[in-house]
Amino acid sequence: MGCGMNEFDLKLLQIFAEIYATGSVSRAAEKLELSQPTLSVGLAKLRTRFNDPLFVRIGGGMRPTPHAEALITPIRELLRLLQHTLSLQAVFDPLSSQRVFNIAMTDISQVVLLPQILAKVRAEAPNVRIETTHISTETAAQLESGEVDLIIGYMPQIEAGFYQQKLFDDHVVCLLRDNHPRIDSRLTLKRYLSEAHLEVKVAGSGFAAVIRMLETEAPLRRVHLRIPSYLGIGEILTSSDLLATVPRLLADVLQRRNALRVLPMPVSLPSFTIMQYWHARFHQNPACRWIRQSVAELFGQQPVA
DNA sequence: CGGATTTCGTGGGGTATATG
DNA sequence: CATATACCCCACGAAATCCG
Repeated sequence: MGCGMNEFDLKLLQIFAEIYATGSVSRAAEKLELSQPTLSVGLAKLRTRFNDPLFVRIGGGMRPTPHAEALITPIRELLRLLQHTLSLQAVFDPLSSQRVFNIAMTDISQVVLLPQILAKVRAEAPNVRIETTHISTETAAQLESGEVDLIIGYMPQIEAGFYQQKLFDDHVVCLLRDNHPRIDSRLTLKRYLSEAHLEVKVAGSGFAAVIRMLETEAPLRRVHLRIPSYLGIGEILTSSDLLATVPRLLADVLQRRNALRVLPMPVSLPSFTIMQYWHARFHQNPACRWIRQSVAELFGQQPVA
């Protein structure tokens, strides 16, 4: 292969931008999901093509040379433009697409929403794949970069610059075992407070705000078990007398599979709205529009039965 | 003779390892 | 410890070869 510019590999531009961003060949490799030597070789090619070392080791990191500094802005422009152009031209065909959609959601949504999303996607787009990630502090940045296509959840703290669409309202209920020794179909505040509670503490969830409100409404609640995930609470509740305060949607699903009872809360708490969020950059992207449309059709407005 | 299949060369990417 | 090099493997495209 010759050295003409007409044979320039676009991937090298990504490598350049990522090394610049991370200041490290190894970390850039991780980000691009390539091996470190691959980036090292890529960097070597860039060096010969541009006739400049581009990055030099200073202390712990790879610092850009003046020439690299001059290149980074136009290269970023190019990548951005390229990505934008390609996404605009792409027509999304569900039947043939092999796209991977990355959706950020809570573990609650994984239990109550994901199965329906998966079923619909499998039916309409057999080769499309779904990956989910947990909502974290990085999720907003991932939404902007395109690593995550969609967030589904309750995130009142999300900043401006993101599109959002309401899906449905939900509220908290009390979940406890069937045949609870002290509670039948009625739950008074006094009873609620006198029982031991299970609390799930999920960082970064908007639902945490509702739980904090509960703390002001029912400050004397005794939390005997605190766990970081909703994953096993069905088992725990059926084998204990603990009370859990959870979204109604989750309660319904768990009740179907376990000997559990759902009771209305003895104090009134605000309902919350499950939304989907996406970034302006992907507002027009046909593939993203399709997945958003699918989610909206499944969960829009109507509470899920 | 033409289309299909095999072979061969090239390049990208990986692992192991040297090197600074 | 992070980057660079050596070496190997695999995928892909083009040329060569094989049949109906």
